Amino acid sequence: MADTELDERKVKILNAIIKNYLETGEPVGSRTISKYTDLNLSSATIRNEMSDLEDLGYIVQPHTSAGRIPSDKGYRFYVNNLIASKDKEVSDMKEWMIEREEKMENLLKNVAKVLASNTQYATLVSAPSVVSNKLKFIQLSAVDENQLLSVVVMDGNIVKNKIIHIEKPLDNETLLKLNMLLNTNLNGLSVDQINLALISRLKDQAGIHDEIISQVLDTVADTITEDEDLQVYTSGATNIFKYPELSDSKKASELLDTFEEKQSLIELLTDKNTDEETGIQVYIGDESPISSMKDCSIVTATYELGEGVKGTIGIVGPKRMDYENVVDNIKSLKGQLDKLLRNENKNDS
Amino acid sequence: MADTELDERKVKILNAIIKNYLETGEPVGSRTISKYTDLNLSSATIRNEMSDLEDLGYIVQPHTSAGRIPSDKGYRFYVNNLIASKDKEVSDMKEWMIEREEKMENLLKNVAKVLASNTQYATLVSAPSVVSNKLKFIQLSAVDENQLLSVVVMDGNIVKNKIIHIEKPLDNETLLKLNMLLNTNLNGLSVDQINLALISRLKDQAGIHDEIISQVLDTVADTITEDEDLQVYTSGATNIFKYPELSDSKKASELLDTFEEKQSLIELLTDKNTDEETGIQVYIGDESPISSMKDCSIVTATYELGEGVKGTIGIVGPKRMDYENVVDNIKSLKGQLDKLLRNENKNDS
DNA sequence: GTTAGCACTCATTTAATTAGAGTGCTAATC
DNA sequence: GATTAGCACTCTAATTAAATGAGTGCTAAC
Repeated sequence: MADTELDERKVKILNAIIKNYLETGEPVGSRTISKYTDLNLSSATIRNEMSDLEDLGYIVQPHTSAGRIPSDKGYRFYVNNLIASKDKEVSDMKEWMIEREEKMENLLKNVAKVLASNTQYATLVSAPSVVSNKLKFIQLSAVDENQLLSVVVMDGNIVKNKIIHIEKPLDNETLLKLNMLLNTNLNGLSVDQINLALISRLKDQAGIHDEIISQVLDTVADTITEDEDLQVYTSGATNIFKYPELSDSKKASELLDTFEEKQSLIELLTDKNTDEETGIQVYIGDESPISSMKDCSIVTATYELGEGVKGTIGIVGPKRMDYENVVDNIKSLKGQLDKLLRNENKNDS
Repeated sequence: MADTELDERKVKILNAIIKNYLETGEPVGSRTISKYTDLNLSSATIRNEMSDLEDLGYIVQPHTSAGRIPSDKGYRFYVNNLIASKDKEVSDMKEWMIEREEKMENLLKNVAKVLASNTQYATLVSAPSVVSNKLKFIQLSAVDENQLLSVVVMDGNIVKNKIIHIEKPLDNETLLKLNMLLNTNLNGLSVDQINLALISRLKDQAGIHDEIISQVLDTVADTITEDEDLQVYTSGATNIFKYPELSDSKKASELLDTFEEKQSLIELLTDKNTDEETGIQVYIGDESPISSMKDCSIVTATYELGEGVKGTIGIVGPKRMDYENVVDNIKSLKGQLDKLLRNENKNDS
């Protein structure tokens, strides 16, 4: 519908205004556009068109007799065009300095860091959520008389430990039996396949050691909750000071709090109306699900580790961010990450 | 020496100036002091004394004909007095809402949070360093054909995992033998007791599987480096915006960067000229080992988990922080933490 | 040694002025 | 009918000037 609303000339002018504003951060006036574009129109004509664009809600005046700046609707129009056009041409992927790291944690921290330093915005990366992940291996071992160590390995080599306190020492044989029981019954199952029926069957078979089974399953449960809730890595939060419109102390403080309290960033990552085709989602201003980011734009992309296990990378910056560069960067990073993680996974299993 | 430098009246005036400045954050003038103290001196007399104090370097004027503010030397004098006097009276411990948490990580995060919200400054808490910790238990298990999982448990129930890739599957017997070898030789040793001689003896005995031994020892090494280098939890970094003298965007940005890059905070925690008696260390302004904190004061305390395993809690705020309250808070928190962790440790072993 | 008194300094606040960018509208032009 | 030149008008931001006031340093008197 936006197509019928704007004729070609208006589109050109609108794009010119936005591009110019992205560069300068200053309201842009009619005279600037008159020179900036190849339309060869006088400033007066541009003024008329701008007046129309304002009526249509694509641009606004910060105050009477200032230039115009894009409204959220204007940005939205620009971004939609941008993503559409980028779909056609195969954007030449930037090569990233991502090296396979020992631990995924370090890898992801590094991704956040590199992205932040490349874009000069704040970034966040969420660890792949393991909701539909499968159990690969369980091991119970006696650390000492009163303590068992339960180790759970999930697909993708996510390892979780838990120390279990016990009243009486377990003899080796029982331990072996419990290990057997756990592994034969649980290995290969995804977390949501472990239902009450299965649990009670296990406990039955464990006899007096049913309490231990409970605790092991707690460890498994931990793997979900903890990973899903908390694993968000951020970097470059202080980049927001580079953009005056975000760096007044009240706004900045709220924003930085959000980054510190990573918990709340989850909102961004669970939102599932991501563009199916590109896997990229752009929130502009009020579109953001997080209120402290009402003056920001956010670009996120979902990467896949396979089997429905997904994580997200995102950047947060001012509304006048360099969408083109950011989308490019994030798209290519997503690609690299997809590839890297799948390989890693393949090597591992 | 400071004792002979200042007579009693000067001390009273200096303390009055500092106290007043801590409260208001404004330069304090002679007239204020004349009323504020019970010395019954006219402002003119105070002026003379202040002039002396300035000559001696305890206070400075931000500009001609403004009131005085404490210099670093002035703060230092004040703080020294404060800590000395506090040593005598048993400060009544505040009760904290610290609950035993499943994981030490969560506990420490929580400590940082509570302290930040109590003091309204930025806080950091380092996990206990395990340098002199002992190995308690090692377990190698086969996850699948090409992967071993090595689990290392240290004293204090710090658990580390590592996935080890192997070329050929190991049979059960070999695995058992390796486990035996590792546990009999290493259990009970502290990390610095594992020297080259021991390592090569182990490798000898492992025969063709010496590579696996190496990797297990890597895991052990990880436990040190990673824990020592990285485990710092912070909270309330944005509190610095509450203090105008820190919140101009350049300073704030540097400071927040330091908090984000937790790595660099280590400096604060390894510095070992902590007051032996109280375990509390105060850095004022330039005394700070971290350059981005030249305009801050820092109060740290070391807590002990026993056996020389130490961690640190600290707060970072403006130079005109409420030292009294902070020292009190941190002292009591340190106490609680000491107690809590020792109990926990006792329960566990 | 203490104090009253006064001249002087300098940051902060307020007000007034100016300069400049940009618009909207009208009338002329293509 | 679309485009443009021209001009009056508006509003911000920058500049300047003046007023305010807190606080000092010094001197002379107590």
